[in-house]
Amino acid sequence: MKKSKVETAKTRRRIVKAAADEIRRNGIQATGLAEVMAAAGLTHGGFYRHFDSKDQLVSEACAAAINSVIERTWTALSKQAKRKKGLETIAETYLTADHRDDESGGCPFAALGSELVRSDETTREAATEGLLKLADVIAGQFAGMRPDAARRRALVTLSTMIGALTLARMVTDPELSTAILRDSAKHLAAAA
Amino acid sequence: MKKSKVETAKTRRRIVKAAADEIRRNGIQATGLAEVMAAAGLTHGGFYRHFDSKDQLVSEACAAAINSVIERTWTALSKQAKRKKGLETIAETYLTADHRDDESGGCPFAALGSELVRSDETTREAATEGLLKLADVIAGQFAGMRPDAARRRALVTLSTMIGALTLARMVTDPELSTAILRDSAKHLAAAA
DNA sequence: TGTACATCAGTGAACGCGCGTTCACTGATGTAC
DNA sequence: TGTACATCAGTGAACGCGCGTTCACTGATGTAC
Repeated sequence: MKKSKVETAKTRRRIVKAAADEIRRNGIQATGLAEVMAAAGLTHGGFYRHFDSKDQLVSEACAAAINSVIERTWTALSKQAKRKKGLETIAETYLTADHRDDESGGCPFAALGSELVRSDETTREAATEGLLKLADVIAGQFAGMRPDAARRRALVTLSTMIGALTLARMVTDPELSTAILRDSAKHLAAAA
Repeated sequence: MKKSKVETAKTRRRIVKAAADEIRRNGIQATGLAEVMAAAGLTHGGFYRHFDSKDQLVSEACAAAINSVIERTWTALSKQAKRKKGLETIAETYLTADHRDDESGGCPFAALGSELVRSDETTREAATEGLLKLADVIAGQFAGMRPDAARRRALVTLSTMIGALTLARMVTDPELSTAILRDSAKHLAAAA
């Protein structure tokens, strides 16, 4: 059953992708390795041919999820209407019902926030690095600000977006949920 | 070993308080009932004399934790310097290193955010109710705004505070962590 | 280029372990008379 | 008020179950000659 190196690398990426989806859907602790492997079309026994531990997989999955959020942010910016400001586009893309209801594909900081706080050092480092990369993308939209001021402002903006998306998902009242998204997006757009 | 009604009620409250502390420290899933009962000075076998399930305890512990955050907010407001605005006091009290480093006593929305999203209906309802109560306290500080506008604004403010505290705890770089707290507090105070 | 052998990705069963929950038991409290 | 009995808070052992991890095995691939 040995596979070629290319095939093995593909399988590994498939596992990381499946893990990124499953942990965003169910949370880190509630996601089992057997579940991830099944989602990747494998049985759980082969897991340790690719990773040393669940923690290692989680840190890679987390990094992958952040990268895909960053890519999606770039895509949204590249498609934006001429009149719009970048920050408006970002906030309105992030704070949508679609993003809120995307259980497996959205922002991992919102999906996993309080679990990441208690994750191991490697995962938290991956999260920190990813957060700064995402902050830099947003900082680039604060034209005319000094770079360090723009980054600080971007981190505050990210706090609002991540907090709002988390609360919008937590709340049981659908109207309250959409209100949190809408009002936060408006607030961020107005401040731009 | 039967206890008096008063004693039983005291014990029950002690378990809820212990649970509120433990789940904020370790997260909901990672907190075991045996651990909670031990923290309350009991053995785990007696748990089901007081609660139907872990879920029931979690929802009560969550509600209790939110109430204590609301009380602490009132206390901070009552002690504030005359010159300060209420929102400034709230933001600066919430976004401190002390609150960030308080593993068992702080805001449950920040400590449990992404786990609350996946909690059962009863817990999410308790969280929703608590969020609105907390929002009303903050809304009261937006003097001269129409009540519904103040509440909307309060929810955006809460999003920023909860998001910032979560990120400050997640990040591995201590300077970045304090920067997130400081800049978010400044931003909220300036907007007041 | 062909062949013999080592490698190792993937399978499926098994392992400990900790968890939520249950249960028989104890003995102090509440209640009926 | 006193007494006999039912109640039930709390204990400690046990239960199933699912999890992360390990392992013997298979057989296709890579490599040495």
